[in-house]
Amino acid sequence: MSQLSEQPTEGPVPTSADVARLAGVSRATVSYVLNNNAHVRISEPTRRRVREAADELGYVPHAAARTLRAGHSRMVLLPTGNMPTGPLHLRFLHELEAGLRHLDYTVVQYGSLGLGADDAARAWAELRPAAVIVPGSVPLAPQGIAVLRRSGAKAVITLGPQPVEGAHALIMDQREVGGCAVRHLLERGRRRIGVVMPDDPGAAVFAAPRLAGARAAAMTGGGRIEALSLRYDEESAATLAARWPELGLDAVFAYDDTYAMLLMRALQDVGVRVPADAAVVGADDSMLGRLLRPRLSSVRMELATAQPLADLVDRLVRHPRTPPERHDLLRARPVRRESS
Amino acid sequence: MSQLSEQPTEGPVPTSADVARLAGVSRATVSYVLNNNAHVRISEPTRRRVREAADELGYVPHAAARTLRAGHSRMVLLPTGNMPTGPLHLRFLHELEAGLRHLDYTVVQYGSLGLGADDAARAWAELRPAAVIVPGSVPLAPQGIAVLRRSGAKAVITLGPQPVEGAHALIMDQREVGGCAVRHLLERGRRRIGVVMPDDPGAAVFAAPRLAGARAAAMTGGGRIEALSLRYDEESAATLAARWPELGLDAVFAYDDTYAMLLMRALQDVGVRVPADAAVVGADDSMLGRLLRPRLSSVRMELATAQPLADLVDRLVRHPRTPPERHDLLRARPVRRESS
DNA sequence: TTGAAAGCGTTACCAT
DNA sequence: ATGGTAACGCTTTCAA
Repeated sequence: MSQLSEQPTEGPVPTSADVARLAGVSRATVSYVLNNNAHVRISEPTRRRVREAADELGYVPHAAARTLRAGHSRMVLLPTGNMPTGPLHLRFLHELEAGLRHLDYTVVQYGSLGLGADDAARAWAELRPAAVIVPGSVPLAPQGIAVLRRSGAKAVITLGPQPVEGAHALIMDQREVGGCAVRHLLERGRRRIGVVMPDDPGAAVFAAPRLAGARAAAMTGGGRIEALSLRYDEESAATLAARWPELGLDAVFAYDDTYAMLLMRALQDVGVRVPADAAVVGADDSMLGRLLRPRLSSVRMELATAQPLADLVDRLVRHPRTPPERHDLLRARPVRRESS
Repeated sequence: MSQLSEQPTEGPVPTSADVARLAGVSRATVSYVLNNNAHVRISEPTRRRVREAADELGYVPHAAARTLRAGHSRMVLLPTGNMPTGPLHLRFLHELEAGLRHLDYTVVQYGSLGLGADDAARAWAELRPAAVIVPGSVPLAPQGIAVLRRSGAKAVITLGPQPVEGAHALIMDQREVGGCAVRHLLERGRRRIGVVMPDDPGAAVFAAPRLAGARAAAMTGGGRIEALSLRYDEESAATLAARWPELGLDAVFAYDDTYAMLLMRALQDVGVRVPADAAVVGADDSMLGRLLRPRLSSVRMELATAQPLADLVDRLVRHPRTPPERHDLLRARPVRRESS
């Protein structure tokens, strides 16, 4: 219990000099003690006095000053835009954060929605992060990478469906998802396969590669792919469902489980039978799918564990000249239920 | 186009001194030009030379150095733990970020999952933020508030269901949600009302106040409330559904739409009719509810627009001694469909 | 074992 | 109109 807790109001912020004064030692000694500097031996009583003084004043070191002096920070910057918000990605993010924190990095997310690629890169660079991990949903031009590197970032890493020239890449290859869904449908004997393309700029980053993967799989397996634009509302779904007979399709990969639910309901409402007239496959393998009737077939995605990636980031920070690496994080496999 | 773009590799980070040297002026002049300092008149040719030099070097100012010099940062820190991930909260967050950015703050999220209240506050304080906005899902003790204030934070603001002593509070009063649902059910003639309590630590922050609000509404309106623990899986839902007859309830507020879907499916699977035997109300008014059969009644939540809150934060930063304020952000209103 | 001092990048004050 | 200089808080080398 500090007796100073009654004056948490205005006042100068305590510095290491204040701690030194109170403990009756020099600032250097304070630094040695508080950082457990192994290269110097400080007597136990002194250490105690310093720690007590720091406690009493509520001293907290000033990260900016430390960074300035050290010439580099230990901040890992994670720009965020329209991140996927599913539990899979969320858990991955938390794991990555925890892993990096464990390696003594300060992980910080920077909301970059609405910033252009150049402004954003500049804003990130001002913070002089040791590393930047840029999700695919956030614009990043090669020029941005250059700005970051010139500002001292030891590693620039992209995280998303596609790599960006000049940066390391943690790849979540969404083509796998589309490919997986289509191969599954081909196996089930379907040939004329629709692929839902959400009419939503946030989903576009994922939708395009999923479609590409679907196309590739169809090419190999002898199917035909038709892209189907769909907004996330009942009206749009009803319109699409009404067109179903004339489309001449026998299956649809619905982008994800939520779009699948939307579309399946609309299909059923106009009398299209699932899966008899239309096999439906979603993606995410969410609880949702298990609760629908018929139960929704889906594509289950698995992300690599994040700890090795935290180690990877650390390695790249310590060896900044490592040539760009690619790491595949995403695995997809079909989960058949009743809708296909 | 800078011709230096071919060497984005290692090398010293350009400083304002480098810009000054290249432009043939002093560091002070560089600072004046780049910050558009109005208190000093610089000739147009000089300005151009400085800007060109900065461009050519890819100079980006060093936020830490600026902070150190200024004695305060313009960083707003937003610790994150288990935030709600719904579109409502997400949009609110993005709006708040954009609003603060517009006021020239640097908004940064700090993943604090797994940190204790004290460690977390300390970690935040090291960054010397101008303001900290702490969601209810992140632990914050009064002691943490003191640490932050002593480290120079001009404003400590909580954002969540309940206020914390000594901090400003942006309140999303979840009691309103439970109350709204129960009042709706009472109006529909139901009296014995179950309230789903998710068996999930992440949801606990919201579940408890929703239950409290439900209880209060029942007290006023002459109903009986029964808390029903439920895990987010089919087994748990089936167990609860099997017990339904013996519970003697005629309605249930299911915490949110996803739990409502889970429970409704389980009830229907054991032959409990919705809404005849059990009225069901969710919350969030998501697309989900419109797609279920019967269509799910829900509680629609509306959050205040974030721009005024950005202004509020700015005001608190500029007047740090303002006594703690409370602001209510959440409004709830029932959306009746077919399940109640 | 401890202290004095320099220097990180920036800006504001005071000269010129 | 522009330049020199000191200071912000911290760490580290060198000296005592």
